[in-house]
Amino acid sequence: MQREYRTRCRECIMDYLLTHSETPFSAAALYENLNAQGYRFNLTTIYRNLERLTENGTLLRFRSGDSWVYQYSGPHGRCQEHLHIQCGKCGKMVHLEGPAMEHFSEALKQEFGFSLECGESTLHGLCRDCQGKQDK
Amino acid sequence: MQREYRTRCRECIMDYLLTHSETPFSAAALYENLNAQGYRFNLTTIYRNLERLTENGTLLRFRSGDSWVYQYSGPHGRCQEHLHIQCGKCGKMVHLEGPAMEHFSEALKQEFGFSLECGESTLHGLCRDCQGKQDK
DNA sequence: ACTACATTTGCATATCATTTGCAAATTCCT
DNA sequence: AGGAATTTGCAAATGATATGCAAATGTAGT
Repeated sequence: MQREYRTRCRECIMDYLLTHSETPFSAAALYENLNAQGYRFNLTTIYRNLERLTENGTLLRFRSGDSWVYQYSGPHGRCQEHLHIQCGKCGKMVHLEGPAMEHFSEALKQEFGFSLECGESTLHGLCRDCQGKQDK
Repeated sequence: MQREYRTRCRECIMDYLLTHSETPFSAAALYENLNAQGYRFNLTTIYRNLERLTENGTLLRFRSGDSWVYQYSGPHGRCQEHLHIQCGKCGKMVHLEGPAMEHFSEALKQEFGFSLECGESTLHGLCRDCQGKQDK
């Protein structure tokens, strides 16, 4: 068995994913967004659904400071196959794809013996826009 | 002013760092190690000292699952300047240095506009030894 | 539409890593 | 030794996330 039920909460979450596409978000942020739309789901429920979506590959999940951040991985979880880098200032996340990245992955293997797990690894840095800015 | 006092606890931690060199460890692990040696420091104190050492660059700190992991960065914090990759199975950490890495960092900048912050970014993967192994 | 049952939800409460407030202890300087 | 500045230990607070369980909801078969 082990069916999957189509519930109000799940519909809302899918809706959110489709409209916010590949922008990363936290459980709390999703909770508040739905809340602002008038949906009173319990945070626990949000967590349980995010967990399920992460397990089935719909979402990508990584650490940011001391909480998890989720990101829609597209219908076929394509985000498992490349690295991401996130801006420490504005939070923008960029998908690292292309020959330079292939080359990097190859070098890791050849030189250091490591096979990279992209889904587990997120780089941090400063994006072009934020590099000039002063404040912390 | 803002002096620094040489306390028993701090001596023990430095001792630990010097003997365990660049192996990553958690606050709890350090606590237990010292405890096993007969030192009854409070976990809070351990945390406070790890925080201080992280701030002054002696330690490197990154997330592993839902806790922080620390690593001695050498007397002059040299680990801030290159990436690390950690094996998801055995925990081994490798320092990624050399031309291939320089090249990668350059590519990030040129192609994606990101300046990498190595201290904040740890990659994950499987090391050569663990790639063959079965179990989880 | 109605039932029978599996899956989800909400709520209260637990857990776990880390932090904070504050008084007592330790360290440094003279 | 004496006194000020810094650290420590302890208890309790936090904040993110997880769990147990009864009530609510979804689904398939009638």
